[in-house]
Amino acid sequence: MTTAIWWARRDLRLHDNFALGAALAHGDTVIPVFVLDPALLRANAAAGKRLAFLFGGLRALDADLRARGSRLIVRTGSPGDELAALREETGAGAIYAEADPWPYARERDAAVARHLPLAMTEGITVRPYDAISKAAGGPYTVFTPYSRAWKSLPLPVATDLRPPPDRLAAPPQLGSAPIPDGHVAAPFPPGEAEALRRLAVFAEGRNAPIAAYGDARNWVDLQGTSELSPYLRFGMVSALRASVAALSAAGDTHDAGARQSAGTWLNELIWREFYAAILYHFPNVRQEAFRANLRNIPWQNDPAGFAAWKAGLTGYPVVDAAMRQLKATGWMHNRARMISASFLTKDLLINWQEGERYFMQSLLDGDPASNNGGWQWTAGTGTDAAPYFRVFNPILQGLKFDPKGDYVRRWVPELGLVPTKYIHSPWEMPAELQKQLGFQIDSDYPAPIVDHKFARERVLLAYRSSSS
DNA sequence: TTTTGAGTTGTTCGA
DNA sequence: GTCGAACAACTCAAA
Repeated sequence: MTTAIWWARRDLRLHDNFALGAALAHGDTVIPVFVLDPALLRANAAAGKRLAFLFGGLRALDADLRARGSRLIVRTGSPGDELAALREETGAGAIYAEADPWPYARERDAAVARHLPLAMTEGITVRPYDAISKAAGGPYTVFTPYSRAWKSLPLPVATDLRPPPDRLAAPPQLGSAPIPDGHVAAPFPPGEAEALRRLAVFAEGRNAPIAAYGDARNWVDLQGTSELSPYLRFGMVSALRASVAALSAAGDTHDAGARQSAGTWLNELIWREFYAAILYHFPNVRQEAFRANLRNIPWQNDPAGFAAWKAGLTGYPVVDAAMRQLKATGWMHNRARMISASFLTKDLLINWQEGERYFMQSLLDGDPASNNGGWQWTAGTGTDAAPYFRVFNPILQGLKFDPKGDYVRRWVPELGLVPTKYIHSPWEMPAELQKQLGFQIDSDYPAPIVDHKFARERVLLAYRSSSS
């Protein structure tokens, strides 16, 4: 009788799990394990919401396994030591895990593999990180040709494992640490069942939201996006299943708009894979701008501005709504991410790396590859970056994508009584009107901490003079 | 090797 | 109010 270990990390699901599948193919019995790595817990101590989401996901996975007569073995310690001990205890002949592009994970896995029979599989992304190369060789650094190559390959076969109970082992003598507690943000209940439910609601059926995604995704006051990012982050739904859902939504309709919408959502999934591949091939993006000629931008040292940005007190309502949504829920609408990131880098001229770090602390879906890619894109320092003169105007963005001010009023309640005409520029309210409403700019809500017109000139000059 | 076309998400200005 | 051009030049990918 052979035994294999399934080492779960950020693939907390039973469907389409390539590591679990490989373990089942190797062993008569498979032992599911998650290792709580104190080094990682320490490094993420400030990211309490995401840790709580992870712990909730572990509890959900454990419950799903128990429903199949098994359970999740949880160990606390360095992964190398804990897996070695578990191998001793079980006589397992192999360990399987899904490969992660993050440099920390790659080093950790390489170290484990030096002493233990660890085999890596794909699965976190649909395409393995080095699977897509230019015709002349080497990784793509521009999204569009990458996405064309991505789409030209056949999809791997989905492997809904739902392993039969007798194949998953749970020897009662195996010790397991308790899963830590944590307060999970209400809008995002963790777990595979919830992830699959959300995917079905978003992408399945005639009038599913995916059919309107192309436009609806831009409005911050609507629920036009899938809100699946935390689930994709921890693999509670597989990227493969999401991609299949997008492709079948596109194929199931003759409505050109609906088809295009589904294609747009698929592109978002491919962006995730693109940035995973970028981090894999260019790990230096963690420390510096991808573009060498934009590594000398004269960023401002502005602790007060940074604090105001984090607190949602910049005086620009849509930026403040975004930052407060993040703080309250651990999630932020995609367009709001662009608006708030543009404000930090372009209006406050604060280094994108500071924003990247704060987002990593705050986001349930915080992922080293996507977060870095998004910030470098906004800052204009990344692969395939926005041209540097593309500076978001926080007033215009508010008017366009939150025209009635619903998003602002929801997250910035002190602006609740401000008329829609002034909701994105409350400092322009006549004194008379302010008095009438019992609202005073600067005391009830800050005046803009920086003038956008001035800031725009400043950042254009800074980029122009520092690029070479 | 050289050439060619293209590149997520915007804003402002002037006609 | 609407519309198109300018914003800047560079790099990438493929023929």
